[in-house]
Amino acid sequence: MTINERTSIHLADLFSALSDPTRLLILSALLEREMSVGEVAGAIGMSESAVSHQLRGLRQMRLVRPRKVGRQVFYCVDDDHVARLFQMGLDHVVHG
Amino acid sequence: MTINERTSIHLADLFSALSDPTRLLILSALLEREMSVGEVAGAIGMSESAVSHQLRGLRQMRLVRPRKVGRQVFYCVDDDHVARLFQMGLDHVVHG
DNA sequence: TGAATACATGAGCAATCGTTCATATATAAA
DNA sequence: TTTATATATGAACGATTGCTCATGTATTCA
Repeated sequence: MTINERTSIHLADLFSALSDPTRLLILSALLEREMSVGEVAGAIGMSESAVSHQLRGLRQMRLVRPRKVGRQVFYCVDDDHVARLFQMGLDHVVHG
Repeated sequence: MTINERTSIHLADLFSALSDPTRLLILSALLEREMSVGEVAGAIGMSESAVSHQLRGLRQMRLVRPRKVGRQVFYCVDDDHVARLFQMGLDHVVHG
């Protein structure tokens, strides 16, 4: 169970991806269905720029995957583990 | 699966607790066994002050629980869900 | 009582974060 | 080609974070 410093950093990176309300709202929306950047922005009530910035980070961590169609970019969740972490955290928050 | 703003904030708070290498090292040590503040500091190679500051946050989130014995304070992990989130994240980091 | 030990805490500071605003790029439509 | 649309990105700013250092508090021991 003991972890070394390097592992602690990687683990912190993983949880950091889930440590912001906006990113969680984005992931929540994308767990429902694939969405364009604009759709996500509309769904969660944030500016397209803010969403795009956050999607960039999620993309770089390979938590979401882009699919370009014309001038739109559709994103979907690209990580089952993260989806399960999300759900597990949510269970903890809504129940005991 | 869609969550509201309030839920996203609570969920972010939960994951934020796990989003720092020092806190993860502390939790990792305390998952092994109950330890005093000084023992934790020695185990992870951080100052007692830094550890005490972080333990305060973990304590306020009820993720660890203190037990005072004389002038020492022993801490242990107080949240099964968090222990499972920790393990699940670790699996993700160590394996695929 | 007085000194030492274990921990907690406040102030301060550098670093990081998340947003907005302005602008760039790419594609589609006219 | 020109204009409009969808997204990306850089700069800048305020807010937050995590540490160190100094100090406070509680407990033990002499």
